[in-house]
Amino acid sequence: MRTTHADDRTTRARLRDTAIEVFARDGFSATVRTIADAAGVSPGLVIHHFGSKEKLRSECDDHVLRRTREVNEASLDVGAGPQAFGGILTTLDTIDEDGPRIVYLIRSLQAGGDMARQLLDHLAGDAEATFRHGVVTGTVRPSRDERARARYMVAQSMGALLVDVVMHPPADWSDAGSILRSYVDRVLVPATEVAVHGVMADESLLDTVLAYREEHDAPTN
Amino acid sequence: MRTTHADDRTTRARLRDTAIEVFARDGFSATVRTIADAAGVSPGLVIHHFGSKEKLRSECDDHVLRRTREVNEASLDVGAGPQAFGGILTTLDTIDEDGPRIVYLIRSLQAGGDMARQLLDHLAGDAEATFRHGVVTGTVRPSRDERARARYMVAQSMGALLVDVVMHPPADWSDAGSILRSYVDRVLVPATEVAVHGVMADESLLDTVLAYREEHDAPTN
DNA sequence: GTCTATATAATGATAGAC
DNA sequence: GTCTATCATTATATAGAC
Repeated sequence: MRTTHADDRTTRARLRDTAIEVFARDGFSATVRTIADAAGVSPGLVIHHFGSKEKLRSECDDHVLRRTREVNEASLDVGAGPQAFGGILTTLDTIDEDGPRIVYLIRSLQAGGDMARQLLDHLAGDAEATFRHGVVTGTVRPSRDERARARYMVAQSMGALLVDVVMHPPADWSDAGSILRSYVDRVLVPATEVAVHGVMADESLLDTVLAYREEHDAPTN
Repeated sequence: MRTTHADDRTTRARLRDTAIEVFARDGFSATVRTIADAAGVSPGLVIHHFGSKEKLRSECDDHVLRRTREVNEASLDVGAGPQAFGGILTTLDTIDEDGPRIVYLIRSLQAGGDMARQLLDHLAGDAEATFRHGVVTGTVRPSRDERARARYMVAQSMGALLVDVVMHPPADWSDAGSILRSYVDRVLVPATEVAVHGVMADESLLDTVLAYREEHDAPTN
């Protein structure tokens, strides 16, 4: 923000967007050289603009996170049904314009780190709000611990996507639409079944677990 | 297997076990030097035994996978209740003897690759068998697609663990027991709630999704 | 079997010309 | 702003002595 030349910003932004694409395509072990090649510039220029690879990565993180927050905020009003999939169904509509961003998010979740944690916190907050609203409306079952459930559901749905990607490695990491569509195709029915009915027919299991917890550890409340 | 000296095996095994520990503790980017240091030998010796870092990694994979299959097979008879957690509750009993193996598995799942895929296939097969049995017994609800549900449940439960580790990074990756215990502590109640009752109170959601699928794509059956 | 050099390759980062 | 060297570091892997 302290750069003297006004043209800087445009180049920085272009470089940053290219970096996001390459990170999404090749993973975070992608080299500065690869990014520079993809942008049609020299490796030195990339470092010249961002100081280091780490700072470049950090700027990609910030940008992706910021845009994701914007998009999520905009789509929060829309549908309350598909949130069991972490907003994937909503995402599929706009997938073509910012596919790299979505894949970048997947890779961040997989790689861990601070940015992933912030993203998850954000998603968990949204989920909790949505669930609480659903409980009031009557579409969602109440939970003994709304906060814990929301976090668990986010972990479950995001995690299922991560593991699915391991089970079925995308032939082309550049095609976010294809990745998400094939995932939804595989899980839509079982996920809905489980979300609506659960898996266990024996309801006493819940009592068993609650009793187990009561005696092994002090309850969180 | 074509080594001339009989003593080789002991050293190889010791080196391999050390590598598993270091990979578990530091991740797969751990260097040959670190592994050699941990084993109290020179980096050259490690390469001398395994040919390359990649082959060492491969041997660690094979060993961990083989032992995991053995353990799972042995514990399949025991309890049918906790399988929603991917056998974690069963695992917690023997956690002290082979903690590194468990953490190695987590890191493999996170890193992806062939070994993770084999592991997931194996888990999915076990889960499907357990679920089918549960359906007959009456403890598990039937599904429209048992195979897809089993795979989804494995992805969900393993993935939830992966994401939880990102949300709450372990202070000490060497302490598998602590990692798993804190995870179970966080999710036991919400996971059981969801497994028993599901989340959605509105049962019509399932019909909506099934109808959606009917018109957007040919059913898998 | 094991160690001590050392070769080799890749990568992030710097310096200075243009 | 951008490029062309070039450096410094790090890691795997090799070679040969013991």
